[in-house]
Amino acid sequence: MHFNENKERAGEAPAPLPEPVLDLASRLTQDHHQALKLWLRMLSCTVKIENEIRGRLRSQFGITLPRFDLMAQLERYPQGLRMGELSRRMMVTGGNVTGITDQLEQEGLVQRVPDPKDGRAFSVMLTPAGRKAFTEMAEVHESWVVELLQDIPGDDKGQLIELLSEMKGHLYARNGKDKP
Amino acid sequence: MHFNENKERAGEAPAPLPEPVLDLASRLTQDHHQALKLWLRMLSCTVKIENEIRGRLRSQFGITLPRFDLMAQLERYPQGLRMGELSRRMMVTGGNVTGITDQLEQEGLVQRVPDPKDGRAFSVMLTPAGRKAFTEMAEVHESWVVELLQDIPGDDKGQLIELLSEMKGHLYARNGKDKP
DNA sequence: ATGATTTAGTTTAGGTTTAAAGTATCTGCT
DNA sequence: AGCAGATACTTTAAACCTAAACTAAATCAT
Repeated sequence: MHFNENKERAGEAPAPLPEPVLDLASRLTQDHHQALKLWLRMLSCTVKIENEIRGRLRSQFGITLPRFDLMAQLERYPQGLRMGELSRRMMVTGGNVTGITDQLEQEGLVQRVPDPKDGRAFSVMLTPAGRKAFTEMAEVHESWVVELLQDIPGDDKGQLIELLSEMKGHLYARNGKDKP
Repeated sequence: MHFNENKERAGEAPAPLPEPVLDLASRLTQDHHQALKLWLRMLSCTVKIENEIRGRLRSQFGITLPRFDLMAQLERYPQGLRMGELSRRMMVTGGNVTGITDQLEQEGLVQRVPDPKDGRAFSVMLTPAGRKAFTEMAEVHESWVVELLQDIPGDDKGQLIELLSEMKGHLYARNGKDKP
């Protein structure tokens, strides 16, 4: 009954009259299957694209996806982001960000700058070398995404954006600990 | 210019006449932004849901998401699945499946049964204990997914399923190494 | 001011994950 | 038969990732 994307409902109990409207139980079951199906379909698309991009980043630029992702977050903020901000935006734990930042810092692509106002915190920012490296990668990366999604008609892309934005809003409204 | 979901185009070069249709360059730029935006939006929804489910599986059942996922694949195939099949379905590397299967086998939830026809291969299947444990978890898991997506109108869910199926088809048609 | 609590970040232990190399078996070809 | 290549799976090294415990600094409430 689970993780099954290709199953149809089997014959139900016979109705006394021809009934175009499903009974409550059937509708619930259908809703459940619909939610699960949606989730699994989205997951498989996401993983597929992620794997493709991971491989290309590795083979073409020798960088990992999480490192690229961290740099991408930083690129928009020349003044830098705090570790906690990075963690929230990347949707990973703080410990994880510490590790990735360590690596990138060792490679000279980012730097930690102590916050003068707060002795515990610092801003992480791209170094000039990091910015240069990222800019070159980002353009190619974007073209990969465009390529991977090019078979989807523009209107459908637009619809998907809209529907996923709606989903995102609901997800964050529901248990809105960490904002988008 | 990258990973920026909230940016609009700035003023362009002045056109000689009022022009409702965008020029080629603008349309390209827009397409690029559209594809990237779609990808990032889908990624953030997926990660959000994944994190939520991972946490609940851990706190309520003391199981990890990949282990649950492997068991979910197996549940549909009482006769078992080969390692390669699992790898393909779960969209992870073979080595990864080896590790997760080792863990689950040690916990007595799955078993490796040698394939009599092929000395290299075996079928992995749920043990009775594994089946029992999974069945209990699966129902609750499904209800979580339903809950997380319950604010999305049924029609929108249907549309999303359709559009994501289309995307999945295109993704697999494009570089169709491993089928869905 | 001083102690309790919160906050920012790190560390640790354990599990996941990949890419690449390795082992054993099978298949096809001659 | 026997060998070349393909296939099924495992191992290895390095990176990622989480949850939980930890350190240090800031804030708050007396």
